[in-house]
Amino acid sequence: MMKHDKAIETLRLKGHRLTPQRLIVLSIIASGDGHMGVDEVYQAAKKAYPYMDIATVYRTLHLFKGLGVVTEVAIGDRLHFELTDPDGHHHHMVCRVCNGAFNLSPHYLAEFRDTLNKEFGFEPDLENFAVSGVCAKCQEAGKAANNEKEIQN
Amino acid sequence: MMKHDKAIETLRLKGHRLTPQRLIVLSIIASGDGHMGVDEVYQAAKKAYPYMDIATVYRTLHLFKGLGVVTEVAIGDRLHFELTDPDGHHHHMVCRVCNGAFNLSPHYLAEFRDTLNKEFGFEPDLENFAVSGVCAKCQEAGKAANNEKEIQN
DNA sequence: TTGGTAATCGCAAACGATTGCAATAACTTT
DNA sequence: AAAGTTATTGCAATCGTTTGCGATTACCAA
Repeated sequence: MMKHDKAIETLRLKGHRLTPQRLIVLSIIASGDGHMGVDEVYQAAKKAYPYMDIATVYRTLHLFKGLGVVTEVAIGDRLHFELTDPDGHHHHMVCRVCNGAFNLSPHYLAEFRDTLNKEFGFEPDLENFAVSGVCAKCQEAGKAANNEKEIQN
Repeated sequence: MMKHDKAIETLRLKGHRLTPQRLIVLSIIASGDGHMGVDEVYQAAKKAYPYMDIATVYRTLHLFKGLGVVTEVAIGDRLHFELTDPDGHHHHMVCRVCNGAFNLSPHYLAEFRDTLNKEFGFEPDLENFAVSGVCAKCQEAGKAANNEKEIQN
């Protein structure tokens, strides 16, 4: 059984049509490993189906997102998508310097969610959660660059 | 002393020019209370200075952001800006239903930052931090709407 | 005060993303 | 199997935001 069969079933159950465009986008996301940029999906889809339009890719990805089939991750102001992790959600830390994305276990966010719930009655969207920041490696590189600067001055 | 005098001083010290456009944008942000949408700033600025261009508004706001003078908040996929809170940063909870933005004290994020630092060496950008979610009021309204639906069915 | 020069501007084009609309095609019903 | 219905598509226009570029202007030095 292909890993996206249940996604197709979800589409049918909710009364959405099984168009070739949707099946292609789904198979591309499913075959790619990890999150993919929209244009990455679009280029691959156009190879399989030359009439494919970028608007259709966006609409399809948003539909899938609404159905919980894919998860949206914002990486460096661009949207990326991946198959929703069936073994529980994971989140992302995205490095603002190198745009690298690292998984973050939901465990680290559970406490935060509880606090917001209790204190403010606010229910945060932590399914599609990405924290921007600077990863360990780029922090090192940054320090090195600063040292060079100081030497030059 | 106007509350943005120190911002002007910051500009001069860092070697940036004091153009009328920058002073206007600054005074608009300073006189508005709370975060403002970019177009809101642009419209107000154009009244005071008809040649004002939207690109200049964006460039100015980004410059101010880099200097720590203003803080950027993403509200419902649009950028908003506010004077940086001198009494310590605050963060935002943004309701995905009503687009309302609520302040969030840094206290609630400190623990989260510490954990990410210790576990992964990742330094998150929590200055410009906004959590998307659903506020208490909209959760209530949502429940009411669902009940109506059930009655109709 | 005047000129030199580099930062900044306004304009226009481009970016990634979204939307309106008429044409198409997936599904339902017969 | 054929026709009807309605979701979905491709296209083009538009959105909010960013960027390249030649013209302008704030600032510094003479």
